[in-house]
Parts: sequence; C-alpha cells; structure tokens
Amino acid sequence: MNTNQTPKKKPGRPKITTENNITREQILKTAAHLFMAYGYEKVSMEQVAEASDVTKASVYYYFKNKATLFTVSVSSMFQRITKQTEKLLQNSKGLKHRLYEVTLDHLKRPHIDFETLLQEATSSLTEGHIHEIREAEKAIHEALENVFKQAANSGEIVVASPRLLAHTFSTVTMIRNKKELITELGGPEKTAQALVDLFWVGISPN
Amino acid sequence: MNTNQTPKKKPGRPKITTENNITREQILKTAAHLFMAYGYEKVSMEQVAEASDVTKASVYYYFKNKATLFTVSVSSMFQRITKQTEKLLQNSKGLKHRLYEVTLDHLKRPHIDFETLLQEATSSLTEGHIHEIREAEKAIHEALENVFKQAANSGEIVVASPRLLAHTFSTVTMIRNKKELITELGGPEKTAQALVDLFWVGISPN
Amino acid sequence: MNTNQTPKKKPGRPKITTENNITREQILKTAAHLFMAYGYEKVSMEQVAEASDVTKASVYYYFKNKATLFTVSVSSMFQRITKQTEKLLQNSKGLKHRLYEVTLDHLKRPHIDFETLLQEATSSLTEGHIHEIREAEKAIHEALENVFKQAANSGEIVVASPRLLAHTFSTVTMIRNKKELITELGGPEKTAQALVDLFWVGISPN
Amino acid sequence: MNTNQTPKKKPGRPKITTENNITREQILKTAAHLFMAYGYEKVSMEQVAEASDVTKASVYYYFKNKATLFTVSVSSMFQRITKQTEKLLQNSKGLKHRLYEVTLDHLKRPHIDFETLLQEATSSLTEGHIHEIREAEKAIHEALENVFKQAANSGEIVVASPRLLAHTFSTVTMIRNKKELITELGGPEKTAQALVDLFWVGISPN
DNA sequence: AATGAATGAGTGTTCATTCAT
DNA sequence: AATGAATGAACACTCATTCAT
Repeated sequence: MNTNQTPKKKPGRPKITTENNITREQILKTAAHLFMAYGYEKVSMEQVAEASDVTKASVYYYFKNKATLFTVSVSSMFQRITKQTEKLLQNSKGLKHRLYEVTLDHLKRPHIDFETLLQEATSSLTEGHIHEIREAEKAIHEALENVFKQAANSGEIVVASPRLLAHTFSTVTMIRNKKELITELGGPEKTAQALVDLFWVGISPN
Repeated sequence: MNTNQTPKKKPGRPKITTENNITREQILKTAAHLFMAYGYEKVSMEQVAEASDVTKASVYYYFKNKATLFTVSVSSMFQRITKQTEKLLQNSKGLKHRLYEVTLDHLKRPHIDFETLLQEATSSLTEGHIHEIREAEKAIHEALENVFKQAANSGEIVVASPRLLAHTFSTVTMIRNKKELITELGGPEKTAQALVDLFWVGISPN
Repeated sequence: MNTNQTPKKKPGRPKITTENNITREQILKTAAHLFMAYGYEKVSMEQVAEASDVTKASVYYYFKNKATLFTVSVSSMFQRITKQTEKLLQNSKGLKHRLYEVTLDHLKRPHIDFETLLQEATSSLTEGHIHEIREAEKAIHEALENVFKQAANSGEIVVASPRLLAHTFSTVTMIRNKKELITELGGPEKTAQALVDLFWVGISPN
Repeated sequence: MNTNQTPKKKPGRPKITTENNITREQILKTAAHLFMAYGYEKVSMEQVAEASDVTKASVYYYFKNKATLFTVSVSSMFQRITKQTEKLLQNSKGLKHRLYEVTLDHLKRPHIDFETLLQEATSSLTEGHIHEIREAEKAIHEALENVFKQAANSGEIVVASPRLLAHTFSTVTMIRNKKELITELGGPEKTAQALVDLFWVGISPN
C-alpha cells in the first residue's frame, strides 16, 4: 500500500507524501483522541503537539488553525466509524442482530459524544467547518437509514420515518456515558440487548 | 451579656433573604442561559457579569468560583425543569399523551444538552459539584421512571427496565439539536408525535 | 492600669473606650501576629477580619486602610517588645548575663524580622507611617544603647560606638530564622550563649 | 536511517545557547534587581516584563511561573556574590583586612536582605525552590566559614564555632539598610571598619 | 458600632497564533 | 519539513476600598 514499500516505481520524483503523512497522520489521530476525550476548548494546541511528539509550530505547519485541525481530525474519525458501522450492518444476520452489534460497538466507545463536541466547538468554527463535519456525520446516519429503508421495503420492519429512526437510534447510544446505569443493567452487552429490544417491540402492550 | 450570644438585635446591615435577592437570582438565571447556550469553557465570568449587569467582582461576591456558579445555576435549572416535567406527567390524560407533552416540552427548549454540558465541564468540577448536579438531574429521571413503573403495574405498558426506558426517553430528546431533521418532519409537534409513536409500538412488524 | 479596673471613678459619662478597645485591640493583636508571620502583602484585610472574628468592613471602621492598620499594629508590638527588653535589661545581674537573656528572648520569638517586614511594606506606606514605626523601633535600640553607655562609663565594657553595638546586637538576633544552625549549635540557649561570648571577647587571639 | 536517530542535522531553528541568550539573561538580571529592591509580592510579572523590554508572555516563555523566575534569578545573584566574596577573601592581606573588604562590599550593595526576601517569598515557593536558593546561599557562608577555619588553624584567630561566626558576620551586614546610622558613623568605610573592630576585639575590657 | 453589598484595578497564568531560521 | 522565539488577548480570581443600612 505504502508507496515506498511497493517495488513498482513511478517515473519522476515521488511526492514526499510518506513522511508527511506519518507526522500529519500522527497529529490527526492524536488530536481526534484528545478532542473526543476532553472536548474542544479543553484541548490546547500545545497538548496536541506534545502528545504527537512534535512542536506546536509543527502542528501549525500542517493545519492552519485549531478549528481546521478539529474539523479534519473529527471528520476523519467519523469516516472510520462510518466504515466500521457499515461493515457491521452489511453482514447477513437478521436486522435485529445487526442492530445489536452496532449498538454494542457504539456503547463501547469511550468517547465524548459528537453532538456534545460539535455544540461546544460550534462558536469557534466557521460555517464551512461545521458543514464539513456534518457531512461526515451524515454518512453514519445514512448508513443506518439505508438499512432501515431496505428492511422496511422487505417487510422486515415497519417504520414511519427511517430517518428519524436512524437519528434516534444513533442518539440513544449516548447512554454510554451513564456508566452506573450500564452496570446496573449488567454490562454493555445486556444494555445493548435491552435497547434493541425496546426499539423492536416498543412499550405498548398491544 | 455578650451581644453575640443574646439574639437581641443583630448589628449591622440586615442580610437580604435568598428569595428576594434580585442580584443573585439575576446572575443565576443569566449564567444558566449562557452555559446552556455556549457550554462551560466558552462562557467567561466577565460575560456572565456583563449580561447580568453587574461587575465580575460581584459575581464572585455571590459565587466563590466558576465551578460553583455553574453547579448552582445548572442545578437550579434542573429543578425548574423537573417541576415542569412532573406537572406535565401528573395530569389525567393517557400515558401516551402525557409522554407526548413531555417530549414536546423538551424538544422546544433551545438549549445545549445537560449531558453535553456536564461532560465538558467535568474536568473543571470537583466530585462534590458533579454529585450535586447529578442529584438534580436524577430527579427528572425519577419522575419519568415512577410514571413508567405505575403504568407497568397498571398494565398500561409493558417494559423490561423502567429505568432504562426513562433514560432512553430523556436522551432521545437531544434530537432537538438537529433542527433540519425537525423541520423535515414538519415541526416539533409532529416530531414529538413520531418519537412517542416509535417508542410506543417499536419497529417490529409483529 | 485599665480605666475600668481602677475604682477611682471619673466624673461625667465615661468614653465608650471599653468595648471599642476590645474589638479594636483584638484586631490589632491579630493583625500584628499575621503580619509578623506572613509579611505585609501576603496578609489580606479579609484574613485579618476573619481571624479577628469580625467583618472586613469592621476593620475599616477602626483603621482607615491597610497601611494604617499595619503601622499601628506593628508599632504596638514594638512597644510591647521594648517593655520586655527593658525589663530584662534592668535587673541587677552582670551585663553579660543580661545580654544573654535578651538574646535568648529574641531568639525565641517565632516571627519574621521587623526589618524584613518594614522593607517589604515600605513602598505601600507613607513617610508618616514609616516614621511612626521607626520611632517605635528606635525605642528598643535606645534601651540597649543606654545600657551599653552606662556599662562603658562604669568600665564594665569597652566600646567605640554604643549605638553601632546596639544595632549590631539587635540585628544579629535575626539568626533565629536559621533553625538548622540553631539546632546544630545545641538549641537556643547554647546559641544565645555562643553569640554573647562572640561579642564579649571577639575573635582576636591576643 | 531515521533523521531523529542519526544526529546528522537537527531539523528546525537552532536553539540559542544559554550563555548568549540575551533575552533570558536580561530578564534574569532585571528580575533579580526588582525582587531585591521591592520584595517578592510587590514585584509583578508585568513589571519584570516591562523593565526587561519584553512582553509578559515572553517572561513565561523562559520561566514557567513567578516562583521559578524568583528562584533562578535570586540563585544566580547569589552565585555572583559568592564569586565576588571569594575573590575578596583570597588575596594575601591579613584576615582582618580581608574581612573589612568583604564587609564594605556587602554594605555597599543597595539591596534588600536575602533572608528578608526568602522569608517573604517562602509561602509561594515549593520545597524544591527553597532548597535551590538555600544551596546557593550556603556557598557564601561556606566561603566565609572556610576562611575562618583556616585562620583558626593557623592561630590567626580564636573562634568557638566558625559556622556561627560566618552566619553572624553575614547577618550583620544587614545593617546596610540603616542609612542614618551609617551616615552618623561617617560613611560605609568607617562603618565597615567599626564592625570589623567590634568582631575583632569584642567588648570585654580585659 | 458594625455589617452586607458592590466594585475597580490588578495579578498570575494560558493559549492560539505568527515569524524568522 | 520543522522548530525556537515572541506576542496579544483573554481568563479566573483576589483584594483594598467604598457605601448604604
């Protein structure tokens, strides 16, 4: 995969993307971690730099300001999560089981919520930044939405608004922050199961 | 003999009682608004002071630091919300309708989420502060939980864990932040209706 | 001494100095203690008030500002020390023994040095304040100086400048701050003895 | 292979070596002057910055907080004084004359006393800081102590505790603050002479 | 005589950002 | 590509002081 590792040599001087990417990627990953863990304001560029083992000035070499760094790092993380979610949604088991797996996956992430993060950062970001992040976020919801639509079409579920369902479902995983509750319910697996059950049959005694 | 011991007449200017301490109340209300709107870090004591039409030092006269101001103001707001929620839950209409009203009430609040807020502020608060807020928050969930329990006992609904249901229900109202979605669904009333329906019957085709 | 204690009644309504003095005196004493222990800047009016069990405003009722409070409280303390020093100097034992007792007395005081204190406070005090304190301080030196003069006249000691001797002697007791050294020398008594010996015979071998 | 491991060429702007780091040195010197003149609390970081012709933030770039700046600047000054004192003590003249020169040198310094300063700053410093300063201070005393020891061995003087003598001698120069007295005695030279004489022969008539 | 309320001016410290190297 | 130096603007918090009660 790495341009340096593959023996097939391109003509001309290769772009020095390799080393760049190592540093840049390192910063991005570190930043995402930190932002997720502590929020936007609480994380300083200095912290990001230190944790990335470079200097503050280096961070500015790659990202023109904090808002940009935030936007890029969070968007990338969204993309990774989207991929993971899609993978979980695309196996052949029944929808209910797939939902359970997605729920469990989200419950186990140790991070702050995206909504949280975004709300907090909003006043520091430009319209463009917010848009970029929202787009990245949308991908996750769309993945869920599509699955719900298909399931609705095939009669596997009945749902008024697949979109609302997707959002609701996604939002609910914020419950992961309430550790006490999860413990009380017997751990993440049980909690995930209970949540999916709740969504599945509702509360009406019919 | 000593004036201190005998409560004859207290020397000095009499203290303004908490209820009609207009300045303090003003600060509290303003602070709650600001924290809800912009988060913990983004709101400066100066801002609170200015918006309350007093000086920064006055804010410090009433609240010994930012964490305390935050705790007190947020807790007070929780109490107000709890009261309102309880009122809505205690009328005589069917549970579904009551849930609809609570949902609608929450959807209409223009604020950041408590969870969000708390997560962000956490690292600046002491254990005691967090505890205080959590206690205030718990009241809301308990109000919901009790209603669910009663409804379960009377056979009005079927529910595995009233607690999880309460939390989930409460969390879901965070969807209020997604204004686009609400618009798309036809406004808060329709959205509230759709959410309650979702909870009510679930998604299984049974 | 106290007007209230002596049965001899003055005609007319007595000045309400009694209660005043109790509070005022309390503040003065507390302030002196605090200033001696922590220096001028480090002690806040709030601290003085709290430690005196009154409010800040009360302190201002008796003393128009911090500089004044400092001046009065420190001067009073000087007077107390002067009295004590004079008492020790006026008994009938030999001069050397009396010096030993004064030295020991000073070594045992747990306070910051006056010089220290004054130097630090200087920039916050007016000329008048400084003068007042210096006058109070002078009394101590004069007590010593007079004793030295008498001893010189009676041939008990030989001294070029009694004044320099008084200052030097007084300054030397600042060694009390070097607790390690005092311990090493075997405690305050031994240290006092060694110091007096040093002054007594000097270091010349003759 | 890795540029980081092989010391081929360090990336980025080369660091200015400590010796010719003019800014840092400037700050240190200014800070020492100010602290000596006005004490710890009275000197603000802003003042130091202004007097050093840099911004406050620059001061923080070099010293992580006020306590550290204080410690470093005072320690450096101690080192300079130690050097000077050692130089004066190591010439070939008689001990009495050398003591005179050291005394005169100290009397002429226009500063606050170290003890004073340290006492005042103590509550703001960490154990480590205090230790560092004390170590630097010790050097001066040791220089004196060693000279006294040698003189005692060679029979030039008779002294019970060279250490106490060193401390006492050093403490006595605090008299420099009493400008009136020095004037009265006919200037620093005469005062220095009188002090050394006092130490030399003591006050006993024998 | 004594106090609660309120404030202006400062203090130490942090941080995103820029710039020359 | 990466860094050390430097800064402006902000921030939480403190404190001496005033004033009406």
